[in-house]
Amino acid sequence: MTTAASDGHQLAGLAALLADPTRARFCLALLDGRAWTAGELARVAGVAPSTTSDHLTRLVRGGLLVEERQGRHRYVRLADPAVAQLIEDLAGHHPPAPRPVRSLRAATADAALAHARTCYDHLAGRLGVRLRDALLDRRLLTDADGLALTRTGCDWLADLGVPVEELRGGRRPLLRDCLDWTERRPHLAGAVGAALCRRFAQLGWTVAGVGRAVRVTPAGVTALTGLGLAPAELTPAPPDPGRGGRA
Amino acid sequence: MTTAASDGHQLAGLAALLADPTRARFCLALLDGRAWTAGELARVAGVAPSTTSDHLTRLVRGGLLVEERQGRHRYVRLADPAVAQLIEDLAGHHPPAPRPVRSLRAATADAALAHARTCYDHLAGRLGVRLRDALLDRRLLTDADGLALTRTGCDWLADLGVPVEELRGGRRPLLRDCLDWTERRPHLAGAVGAALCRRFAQLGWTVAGVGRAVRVTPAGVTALTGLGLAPAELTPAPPDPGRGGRA
DNA sequence: TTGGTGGGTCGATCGGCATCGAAGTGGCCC
DNA sequence: GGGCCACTTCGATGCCGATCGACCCACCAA
Repeated sequence: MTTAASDGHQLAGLAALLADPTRARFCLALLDGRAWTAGELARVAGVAPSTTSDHLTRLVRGGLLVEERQGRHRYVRLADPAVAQLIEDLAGHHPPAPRPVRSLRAATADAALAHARTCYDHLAGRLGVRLRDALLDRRLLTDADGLALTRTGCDWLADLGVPVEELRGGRRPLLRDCLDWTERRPHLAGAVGAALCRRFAQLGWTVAGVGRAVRVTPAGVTALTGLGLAPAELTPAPPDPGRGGRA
Repeated sequence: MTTAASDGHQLAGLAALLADPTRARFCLALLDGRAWTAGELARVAGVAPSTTSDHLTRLVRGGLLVEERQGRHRYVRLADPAVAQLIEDLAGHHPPAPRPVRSLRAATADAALAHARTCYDHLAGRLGVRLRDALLDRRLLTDADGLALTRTGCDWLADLGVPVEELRGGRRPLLRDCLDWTERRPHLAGAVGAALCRRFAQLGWTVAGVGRAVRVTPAGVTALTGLGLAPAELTPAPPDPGRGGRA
């Protein structure tokens, strides 16, 4: 009756890998695109090293992670952008529950992340969303018949030093919308999104902050203001002083 | 240390819904886009009605399914196209294991599904993949800077009786690639993919076969051959006579 | 060689959950 | 109204997996 293709074991097996809170935390941490050691992941997830080892073995066997041994360290990272997209999609599917404010420290960190961060290998947060808006406003992008680069958009990328031609033809889509957790609106992913993120860092427009957070440098403010982003969108908002205040 | 956004419970909770083989089978069955009764799902999954009831309640509470009660029947369907895409992506992520041939009956059914079927609300299988290829060959579509309709593509759709303008501006992307399980290459999804599937059926070019299978009518053969598809691609291949034969 | 550190393996424990049958509820039809 | 049917609720059962501590192994630096 049931065909192999509709047998749910494959799907269930893959989903089961992400169905554990600890493994899910690992994957979300790895969404920053870097390789983490087993010990680092154990600490962020708050579990014993032995537990971590078991989870990582599973995730690697399941193809979600790839590992690289260096001396006594075990580095793991997401297997490829497709896996990152899968996790983004799953994580973005449900609205984040209204989060209780815990401390000034945490609130400051949250504000920095909400402002600008990396999402696997591209820019996210308010910065990422506004960047996409600006590119559309300037007609460097169009989403009339699906997201696409315009002629002037290609020229702009070339001027910036992004080799657009090399990005074409890969298995990865050139442009992709990725739903932003904090903004609830799309930011720019895909090969171009990743290339822009790299290039901004190379040009010294952005620098890495704490964790996945990203800060815009003075040079970046100048450049991005020229693109049409408001200066106020380029610095983190002060931390929310608390819930009970005025609505 | 960890922020609310990086707490894995949301992600894990969603994944857990799909991490059970029975629930996964339900979701794969529901990928045909129709509403199924609880009893039908119980039969395809091979579990007791009481078990089914529990699973469905969970899936509805989790937002993956929506239900509609009609008399003594409980109809469920996928909540929206975003859920369908999520399940497609998860299911398509892993290569289907080489499947053992079970019987002539099953092999025939498999061949029919491999030939042409619906995938949620658009065409899949060899037919779906070749259709996308043909549209690209004819320059009705382009994927130079992301998948997009060309001017002639818009005209062709209008001639066909597909109201392209009404499809724009929805929350659903106009065009989207969806990895085909059997062909391992993309077929056409998104609003246009769904509209084409509906329109083909309205025009009498396709009719529903067993389950999710789709058959191309003589009128459909004429029309699609005109688009550049080979006649041999429009009929199911004979069932694979077995494994051990010549490679 | 010796100690320290990062990591893996093993066994035990424990909670959660998928499953079923039996009994109950409510709609539908004759 | 009587009977059937689709579905739900409720325990009981059994299994799988997440976790930890204890121990072991590999690597690195004095």
